[in-house]
Amino acid sequence: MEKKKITIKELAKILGISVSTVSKSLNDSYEISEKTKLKVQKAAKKYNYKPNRLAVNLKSGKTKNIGVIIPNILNTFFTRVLYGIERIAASEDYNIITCFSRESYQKEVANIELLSNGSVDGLIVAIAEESQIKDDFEHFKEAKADGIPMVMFDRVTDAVHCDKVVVDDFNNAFNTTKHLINLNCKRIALVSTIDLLSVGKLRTEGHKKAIENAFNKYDEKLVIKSNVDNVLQETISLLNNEKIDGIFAIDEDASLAAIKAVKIKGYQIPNDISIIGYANEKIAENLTPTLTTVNQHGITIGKTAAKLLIDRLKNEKNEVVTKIIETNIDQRSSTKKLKTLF
Amino acid sequence: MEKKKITIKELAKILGISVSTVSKSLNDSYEISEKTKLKVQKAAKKYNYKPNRLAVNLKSGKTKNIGVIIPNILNTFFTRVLYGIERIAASEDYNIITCFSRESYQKEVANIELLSNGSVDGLIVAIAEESQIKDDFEHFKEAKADGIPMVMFDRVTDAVHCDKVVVDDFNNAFNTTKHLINLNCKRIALVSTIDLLSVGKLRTEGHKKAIENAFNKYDEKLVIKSNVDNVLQETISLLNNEKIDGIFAIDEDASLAAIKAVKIKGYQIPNDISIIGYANEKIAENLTPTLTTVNQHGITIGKTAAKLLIDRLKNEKNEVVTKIIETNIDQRSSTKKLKTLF
DNA sequence: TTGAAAGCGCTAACAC
DNA sequence: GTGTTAGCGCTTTCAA
Repeated sequence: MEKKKITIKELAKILGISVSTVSKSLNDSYEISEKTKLKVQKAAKKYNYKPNRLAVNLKSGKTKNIGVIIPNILNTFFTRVLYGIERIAASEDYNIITCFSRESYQKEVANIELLSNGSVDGLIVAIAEESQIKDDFEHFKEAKADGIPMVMFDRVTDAVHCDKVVVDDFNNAFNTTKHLINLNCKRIALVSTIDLLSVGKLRTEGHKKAIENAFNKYDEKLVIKSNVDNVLQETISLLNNEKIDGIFAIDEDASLAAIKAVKIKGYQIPNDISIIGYANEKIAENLTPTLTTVNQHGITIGKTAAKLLIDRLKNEKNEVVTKIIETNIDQRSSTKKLKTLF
Repeated sequence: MEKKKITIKELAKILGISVSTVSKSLNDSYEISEKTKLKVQKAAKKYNYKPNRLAVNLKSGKTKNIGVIIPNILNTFFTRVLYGIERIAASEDYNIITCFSRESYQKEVANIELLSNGSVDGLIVAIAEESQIKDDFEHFKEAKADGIPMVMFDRVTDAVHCDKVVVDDFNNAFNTTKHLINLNCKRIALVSTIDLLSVGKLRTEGHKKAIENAFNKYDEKLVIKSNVDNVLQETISLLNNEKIDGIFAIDEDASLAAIKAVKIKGYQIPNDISIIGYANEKIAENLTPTLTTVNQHGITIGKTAAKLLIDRLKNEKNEVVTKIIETNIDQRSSTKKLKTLF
């Protein structure tokens, strides 16, 4: 039942020829006669020979593995990115080794440590929340210094000099808020549970600029910087205190909370309040009403990151690039042009 | 900038001592004097030495990697399982190498092929839909024959003799339907988009038995075996033709379609029709009304599978086990006890 | 307490 | 066309 794995050496002994002949035959070398090749390949099949990847890798100095470090696999955005990465990786015969930092600085350091021990040829990373808060990216720099190519996506930092794939969060948020303004919204709230992340800050800034551009003033009272546990309550409070006709929720939890809060207060979406949020399609399409969202194109981000990395693995190019992925607004039923009095 | 990775040999040369002394010092061997150890360890830190994992693995014959093959990472059930696996793996210092079969037989064979080349110490797998349809599991048997420990979860087969982690789909479905019956539902439909999967068949059978037990007859007309693209339309048709007061939707797509169909037909949930479905929490809680679901405990399944595998990796035990994970019904607003005329 | 050398499984330069 | 051998980076036995 438990056939042991057979090695080239054993195969050679069985066939009464040398290891190198076996190796070359298996690799279809031009040096070997067709007859021998055939004999060897037949035997290999018979004994179910498979080259030991570890040995091949050690020899070649390559692993054909890509390390991916993701803050939270339960977040569908990241799973979509992962999906994209895998599509490209698989097509180029790379395996992916996935680690989850669970937003922890410690875990992230450990992950990097582990993967840079020669387990992978390169790294694709989104920075953990805690690392962003601590503003500590030394572990990434070390990995880079060790000569491990790295591409960062979504959660990136200027502190590390490497390829990056990002969304233009500032401008997207700017445009999204402008979209709401064009719908004739006058009092637009922003709801966030990710203000500790760079992307959260950027989106908030973009929103701010759009508001200032349009109305020449920016009311901090309409901006909720909260967390998963409190966001619903805080949004309800806002609705209690202020007249609102538009909400821009800049992450999934904020979006879900915003909808709930508006319903609880008995307002109509989109007749009283238009909402644009962030959420994956399956959720957005099954909410009532369906939610107009900013589509982040996670799969595209993943594919782009993987391409970038594999490209770098293949060619020794030097210029570092930052790719910006375009987003767009997926129009659904939570937004509507308000009648304006003129 | 690009420090090359330093090896034991180089370290030895720098220090003017032998490789073996360096190796032993690094591994804190009792054979080496404290003084030398200290010297070596200091130098190792200075030159940022890290053992080459490939070499260590080749030497030890272990990889400390667990291979995971998942049919579809975009399915939240599987991402939850993956999360559970990673939690345990990380705590035991195992890396996970994740492959996606994307429900394809071909891809699954390739994945197995790849991973059983010595990349991993063991495998955790859920079978691809296509393989289940083809009823072809030879690739798993080969991997087993190669001596690679394997645990299957959720999508399993009797054809392969290995550890398994499953949910008792038959009995759960039986109990779920009974739950609907206890709510006084008399005409209960079943909606499925996974009839090609073993789990789908089991759930359908469990449902059938519950219906037969209660009513002494089973109406095939109330059973929709469809696919993602057509399920909504077929459910609407059913609602057009039959009087229904309960729906058991045995997968996420079916659940979403069932709710939509009922709403489109203008029936009230749960007043006219009670629905129990399968969906992850985030979705279930944000539907209108919130959806009563069968909770599959994906994370627990993942954790259990990982524990089983690591256990087997550590101890050379022989008996194969099948762990059954208990499910439960998460009560939400899509079900309600109907008033009964008596 | 330290070092030389073999060997994990494989490839490839170089001999024959 | 085939074989010998060195070596990838590491651990470990055995000798010094």
